[in-house]
Amino acid sequence: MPSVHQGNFSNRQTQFSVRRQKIIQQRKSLPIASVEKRLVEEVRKNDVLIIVGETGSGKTTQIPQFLFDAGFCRDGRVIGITQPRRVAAVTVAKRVAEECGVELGQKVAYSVRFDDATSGLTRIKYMTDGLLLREALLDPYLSKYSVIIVDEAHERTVHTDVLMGLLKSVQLARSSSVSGGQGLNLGNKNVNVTLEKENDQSGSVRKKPRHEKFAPLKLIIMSASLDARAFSEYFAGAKAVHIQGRQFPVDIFYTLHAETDYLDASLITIFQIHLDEGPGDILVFLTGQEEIESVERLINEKLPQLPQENQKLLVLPIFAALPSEQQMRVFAPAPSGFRKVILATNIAETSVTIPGIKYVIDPGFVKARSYDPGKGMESLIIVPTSKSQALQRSGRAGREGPGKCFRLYPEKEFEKLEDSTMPEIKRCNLSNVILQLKALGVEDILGFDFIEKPSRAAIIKSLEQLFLLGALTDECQLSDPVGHQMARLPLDPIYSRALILASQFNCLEEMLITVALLSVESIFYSPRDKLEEARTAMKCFSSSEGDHITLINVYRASNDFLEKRSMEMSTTKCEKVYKKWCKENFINSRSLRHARDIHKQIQEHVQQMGLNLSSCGDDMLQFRRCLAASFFLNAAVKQPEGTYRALASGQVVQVHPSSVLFRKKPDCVIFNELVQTNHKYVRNLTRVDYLWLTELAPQYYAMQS
DNA sequence: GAGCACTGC
Repeated sequence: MPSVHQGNFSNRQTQFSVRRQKIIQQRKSLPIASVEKRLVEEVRKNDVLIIVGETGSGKTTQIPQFLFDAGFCRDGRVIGITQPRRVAAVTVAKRVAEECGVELGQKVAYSVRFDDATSGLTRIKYMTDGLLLREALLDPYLSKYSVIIVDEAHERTVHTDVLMGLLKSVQLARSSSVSGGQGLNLGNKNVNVTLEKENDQSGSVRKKPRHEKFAPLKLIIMSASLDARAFSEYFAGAKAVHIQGRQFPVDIFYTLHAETDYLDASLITIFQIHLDEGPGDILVFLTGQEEIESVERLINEKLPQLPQENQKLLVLPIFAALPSEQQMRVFAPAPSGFRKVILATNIAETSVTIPGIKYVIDPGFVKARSYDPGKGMESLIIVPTSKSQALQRSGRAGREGPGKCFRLYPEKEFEKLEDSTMPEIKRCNLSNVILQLKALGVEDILGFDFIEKPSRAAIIKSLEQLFLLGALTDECQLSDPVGHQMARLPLDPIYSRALILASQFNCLEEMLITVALLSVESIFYSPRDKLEEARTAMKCFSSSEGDHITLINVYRASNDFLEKRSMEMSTTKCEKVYKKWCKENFINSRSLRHARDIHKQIQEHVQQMGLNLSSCGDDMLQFRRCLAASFFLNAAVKQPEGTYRALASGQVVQVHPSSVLFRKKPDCVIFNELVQTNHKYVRNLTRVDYLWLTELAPQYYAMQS
């Protein structure tokens, strides 16, 4: 027996060292390896450094290791690297831990929502940018970090933008704490007092001696876009360095004339590539599920008309709402002799990297979300991509070898495109951002130093909404305790408010389930070809009162199912039958699991806050009254012709076809979402009594009448 | 009669 162990052990040892050798080789061959010394020198010299690193430069994995080796983690300090996406934070941390030859969670670790792998030993910490923003609420000086690296800054997500504003002032505060000791200067005014106020709020965790000296904070902004000007200007002319990438050349082709029907043009291009070009898979960028499903159908209709030997084409869709088992199919290699055609939304632009792509077809459009603060309405409309987006898409053809990209528009049209996509902060509801900034001590939101300032109207609208929700006082201060409680919850402010109200209405249990489910993508999945079956499955959960109670019914049914099964079988088996249950009921198990995670996290928060976790039992009237009290800003009344009028903005809207109230059409409803696609739709509704609104939100409805 | 993509101590 011992000899067997011995054999296995040495074998594993050999494999291990072979792998280490390979990793060391790979690290050395990265373009960035040759500039290690210079980079470290630049970080020492500059408090803010912009690093423009092309795809494949290795900046994300290597720079933190360079800085660690150069002593930036002395005295237990931490290098923080933020990513816009969870998967990136997790996978990069795993890779770097392996490169360092350490166990993940020790020197190298990641922290993302619901999953913190860090320990006291962690020195290189990968995390999502949203998580670092949350950390700042507890530790406004981010005192444990010596360096913070904001990666993928060119994506300009709301979190990245807010984080850069915050880091700018934290850096200033920390460097002046060394020289003279000022407070954290956020916004226009010096809000020295804020920290003390905050400390009073949150108890001992945040207590920090006022006169504590901080080491200066180094900031590194990493971007893949070639234009670093905006970042450099924002950080007072900060130095920008450029690191070469390792990307294979991609030939770009344009059409001679503008296409009238880009779906048809995509179809023709797919077949042209398939018949005329060498081996390699095709990636087509479409705008949504509907387009993807229709192109999929068209390809499969045309395929039998081709000669037998040309029929080996495998069509694979991928979009976010697709159940993950089906998403996984795009990663599997095609059967021998087959070519894969992947029909994807934007998900394939940055979020997932599909191996084997040699050809990209880019019709040049994207479905983009924008927000109209005046109407309180989101729109989801198809718009042309930006130049940088087109570049990103074509780059997907050059990951493993030289590739080709077919842009389905003339070259002169490319020149007319916007350089980059409008930053998200200029096209989203700002209520959450503003609540967070307020909690961080920013008094003057209009004067806050955003890298790109949202419109004044958008800021004022959100301040107004926060005031109506009771989060802000007449003086525009965070209210106590409601405003502080709301800022602590990682939810939309309107949902946080609903939870606080629900504890007074004795239906917090129901509201907790509701807001968890409202916070995730729809849990209902209905593929076009099984629409009827999906509707039948949903019927057994649906409530005639509306979507909120329907959602609660699904959640409770899945809970009952899980509880019963978990007693009978192992965790893995249970997982399997749970997925089967979801599939049979046309429920997206990924969304439901996500809602379950949120439910658990928020439950812990509200318990810590001492809210009353009670249930209204079967008294759904009480729950609906609470919905009315919570979502009074989103009420609509039926008009004679069967459409609805949203009371806050006066807009004429329709009930979304996914709602259980689609046919019912009660006189008065509250809703959670107002979206314009082909029509203006309200989603997630519940029937309420109009009189409840005037009774429960007189401050608002008295003004209206 | 219909759902781009991310994310949160």
